[in-house]
Parts: sequence; structure tokens; C-alpha cells
Amino acid sequence: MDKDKIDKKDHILDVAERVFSEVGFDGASTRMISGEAGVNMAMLNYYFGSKEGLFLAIFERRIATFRSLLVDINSDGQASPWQKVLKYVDMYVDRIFSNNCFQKMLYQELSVGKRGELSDKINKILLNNVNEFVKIVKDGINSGDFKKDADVQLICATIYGIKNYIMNTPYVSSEMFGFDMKDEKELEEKFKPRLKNYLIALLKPYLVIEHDHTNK
Amino acid sequence: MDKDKIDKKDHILDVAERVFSEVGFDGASTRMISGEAGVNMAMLNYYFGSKEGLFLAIFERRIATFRSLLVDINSDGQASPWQKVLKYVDMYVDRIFSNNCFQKMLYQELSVGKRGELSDKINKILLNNVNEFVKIVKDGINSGDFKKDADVQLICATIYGIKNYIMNTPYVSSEMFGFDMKDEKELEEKFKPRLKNYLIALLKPYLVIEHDHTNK
DNA sequence: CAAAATTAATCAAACGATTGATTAAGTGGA
DNA sequence: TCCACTTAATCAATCGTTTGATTAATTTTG
Repeated sequence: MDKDKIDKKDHILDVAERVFSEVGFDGASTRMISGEAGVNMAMLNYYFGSKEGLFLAIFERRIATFRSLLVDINSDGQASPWQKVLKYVDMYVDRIFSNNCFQKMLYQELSVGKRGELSDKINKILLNNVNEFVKIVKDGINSGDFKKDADVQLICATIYGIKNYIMNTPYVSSEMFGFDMKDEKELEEKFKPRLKNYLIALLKPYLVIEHDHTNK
Repeated sequence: MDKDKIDKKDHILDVAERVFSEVGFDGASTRMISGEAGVNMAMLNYYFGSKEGLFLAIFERRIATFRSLLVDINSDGQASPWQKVLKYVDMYVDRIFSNNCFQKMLYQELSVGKRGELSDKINKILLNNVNEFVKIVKDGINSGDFKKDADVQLICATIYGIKNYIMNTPYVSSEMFGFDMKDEKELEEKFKPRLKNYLIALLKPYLVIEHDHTNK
């Protein structure tokens, strides 16, 4: 049946995504991937043309989701700049940790950047997302809500950097935070809220101009 | 002469460090490294035993430097907690960008973590450095200088994360910050001070309890 | 409907190329 | 001569990929 075919391709993509994220592109052999996926080696080439084709297919499957991520936040005319930042942080943290393997893969690819065309594509998409957030902050500066000497770019690097650091140094992070980073439940229930609270508490005093209502 | 031998070994280590940082451990072949270093392939095995031995040798050369990095800051009884943080940030930013290739290599190794013994070693050293900074912040909290609900661990992740993000996504960062990240001069003269200022401006309102002298 | 023809999916086996590593022969200075 | 160094040649192993054969599913034909 057609559904089975799609499921099998998807299964291969799932496994390959995990394996690539664990040992990198060069570290993962086609035998390893096909073995863990429980399919014949030749199926990888049959479905995806090549190892690199498989790699690209993983990205193409995820990139569709990527696009629609942040579009709507900025178009919300009602929300204040700070409310937009809150919304962005909330969405970002939620999204990120559900695509754990892929995020790691993506970051490794950016770090190495061997596959020229794909790297360009990813870089462009990521820059789009960055700029979406940059726009929020800049609007806030122009409207007088945010401090005008705020370093917009480094704020971005902060949000993305913390995420990458935690996800790409599992052992150090697990020791540091005192619980297993691979435990999905703890990650969801304990760490996500903690990270959200932190980011907000960190950014607010740096970014927002407090209008002193108490006037003491 | 003996000096020549050491120089040649060091030269190989330099080249290998760069190549590893650019394409990863699996992506780098011994032929590639020996070729770029201008030595015969067998020399790598003659000097370092194996490819992994070469990899380890790179770390061993750097790790000595690593150890003595932050030891003295915390023993300065005179300095206030916030002054210690300032000193730490200053030292950290300065150090980090001078070992560009190695930092990237180290981070990739942590992300993959295939070489068990080495990974353990690195993780321990890194955790030591983390704890050194954690201690500074915790002391500040206990002494009443810092806010008691500050998330010490995530502060660490912030500092290390920003650095890693910038160094490991050269293209995105270069676009984002509007200049070439590989240009050492610009990095030194423009980016380092910018990053220091940002980190201080970011951490201060989050961390430090302001004693309102104006009393308005 | 049933037989034939076509297509898609899957497999074990093998391909040439490249990998990290080793060998044996040679080099030149002490 | 001895010893540390250097080289080209070569090794088995593994790499990604291709092959030809086989089976299962689908479509076409009579």
C-alpha cells in the first residue's frame, strides 16, 4: 500500500536523523543507518539516491515546519514589543526541544558547512528567523519600549546560544543542571519552564525601560 | 636537531587542529592532514601512533593551558563578587577567541563524544571551570551582593553558549554581525569589546542588587 | 475474469575507491 | 656502524554505490 511506503521512508528518515545527530555525517555509515532502520542497504540509494540525498531529505522534511514558525508573531498588531518577545521565547523553547535530534544535526551542519548548497539554504532560513526576532526588538527600540543601546544581535546569539550549548553538551549540561538531559519528561516538566523563566528574567531588565508607576 | 623535531611535531599538530576543526574527526583523512602539513603520511603514525593518537595529542597540548585558566580569580579576597564576575568575563572572552580552532574542535568532540576516555577528561575539566564560576556567583548570592533567585547554572550556559554559537556558526554570525568572523583584527578590535560590554550589561541588572544611593 | 505484461520494492553480492595503518628500503648525521 | 628519521609501496578493512535477480503488486490485454 502507498501508506506503507511513506511510513517506511519516514522511518528511515527518523532513524537516519538520530544516527546523524549522534555521530555526525561522516561518522554515520550507510550500513549503520540501514542496519538500525532494519532495511536493506540498497534501499537508501533507491529512495534517496545517495547518502547526501538522504541527509538532504531529512532537512527538507523539517524545513517545511521551520518556515511557518515565526511568521505570525510579528503581525500581531495588538501585542506590545515585550509581549512579542515573551511569545517568541515561549514558542522557541517549546519548539526546540521537541526536535532534539534534528536541532543537533542542523547545528553540526552549520559548524562544518561542507555541503555548500544545503548550507546556504539553511543559513538563509536561519537568518530569516533571526531577522524576524531582530525586527521585534528593533521595533521595540523605535517605539521607546526598549532601551536604545540594546545589542540586538547579541540578544539573538544569547537565545540561540544557550539552546545549542545545552543540547550539544549533554554530559556537561546533565552534570551542571543535576538531571538527565535525555529524560524527555524532566526536560518537559522541569527544564523548559526553568529556561523560559530565566530568559525572560534575563532579558527584561536588559531590554525593557521600566516606567516607574510607584513614583517613590 | 632536536628542536626541529619538536617544531615539526608542533607544525603537524597546528595543521591537524585546523583541519579537524574545519571538517571534524571523521571528515578529516590522514592523507588530507599530512598533505596540508607537507609531510609523509606515515609520519603521523610514526609520531602519534594513530589518527586518534594525533587527535589526543592536540588536546594534550592545549589542556595544560586549560588548567591554569581561572584558578586565581576566586582566591582574590579583596575583590567583590561583581568584580570577580567582571574579571572572569574579561579573561574568558580574551582567551576564547585566541584558540579558535581548538575551541571548535573541543566543542565538536563534546557534541559527538565517541572517544570515551578523552570525552570524560574534557568533561571533567570543563565542569571544573564551570564550577569555578558557579562558586563566584554563589558566593555573591550568599554575601547578599547578588539576587538570591538568580539561576546560576543558566548564567554559565549563557556565557559559554554565546561564545560557542558565534564561533561555530561562522556564516550566520558573520551575516548577523555584519563583518567577517574570521578576520582576526576585526574580531579583536571590534567584537571582543562589544561582547564584553554586552555580557556585563546583560548580567549586571539580572544579578546585582542595586543599593540605591540616590534615594530619590 | 484470467492470463500476460509492466512496474515497484527488496535483496544478497560485488564493485571500485578510499580509509587508517604497516612495511621494508633508504637517508644522512654522530 | 648505528640510530632516528623519512619515504614510497602496500596492506586489509571499510566506505558509498551499483548490480542483477527475485518477489510482490498493479495494469493491460484478450
